[in-house]
Amino acid sequence: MSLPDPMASSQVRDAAPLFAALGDETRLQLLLRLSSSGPASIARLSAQARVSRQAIAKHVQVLSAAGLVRTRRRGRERICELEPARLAGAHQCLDLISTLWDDALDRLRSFVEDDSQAHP
Amino acid sequence: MSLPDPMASSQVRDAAPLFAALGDETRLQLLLRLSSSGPASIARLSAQARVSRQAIAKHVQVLSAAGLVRTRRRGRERICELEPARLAGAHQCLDLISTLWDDALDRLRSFVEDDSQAHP
DNA sequence: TTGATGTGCAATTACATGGTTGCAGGTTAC
DNA sequence: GTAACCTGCAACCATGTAATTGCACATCAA
Repeated sequence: MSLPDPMASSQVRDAAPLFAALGDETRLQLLLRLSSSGPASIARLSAQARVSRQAIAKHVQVLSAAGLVRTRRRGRERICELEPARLAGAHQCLDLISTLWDDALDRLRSFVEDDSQAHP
Repeated sequence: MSLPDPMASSQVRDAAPLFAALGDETRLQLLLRLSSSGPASIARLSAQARVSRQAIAKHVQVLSAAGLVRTRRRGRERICELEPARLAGAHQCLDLISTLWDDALDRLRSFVEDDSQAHP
């Protein structure tokens, strides 16, 4: 039995923190909000959230650290917006996982077939 | 400014725990392992891992709770394998997010264009 | 200038998470 | 039966995380 492909392994290492950043409902809601309504300040984002402004600010920091959003100061506000470059990268990671699993299904299927032929 | 689409909102609520389960390198490695080499017991999985057997067992439990893997007893062993049904669901969630972000990019682009026309 | 607004920092709390060890119990092989 | 093996449970520890509150500082608008 072989170890996992080191290529896929390194891609997976990169993907883990990204998924971790996505693995929170509040953060997903923030991304949804930024997707549907465009850039917004921390205050604006927290106005419609159930948690405090500071909680939102922390979540934005997490998303920013994951490279999913970009922030910039505009006067006294901090404007948050989706990071296009990272979006492409995220998309790529998601596709990788999807493909991986599709392949897994195929292999599983043929494995079962081979197995049933090997042990009739 | 409108609140996020409640339909997408509920899908996002479902997706969060899934991403959370994916947001750990060890668990991604496990999925990779199960994808490339098919079903395996806890002991077999932990033999190639850097952490203890119990750690692996816990990770398997998390993946199982997220519906990503299925486990069954075979004698004294517990066999883990990918859960095909959930794979399809996961794929769907991933596509949703991808599409969402692509749309967001488009909207962002047209928003910028509209904005530059509105304020010449 | 003054007040309202928006943000940042620090401390705190509560809880989840990843990891460990030790031990008991079920299962297989000899 | 006995020994080796696989798993499950429980306790425990360290760390990380989500969220809060309070306060200080910057900025805009009147």
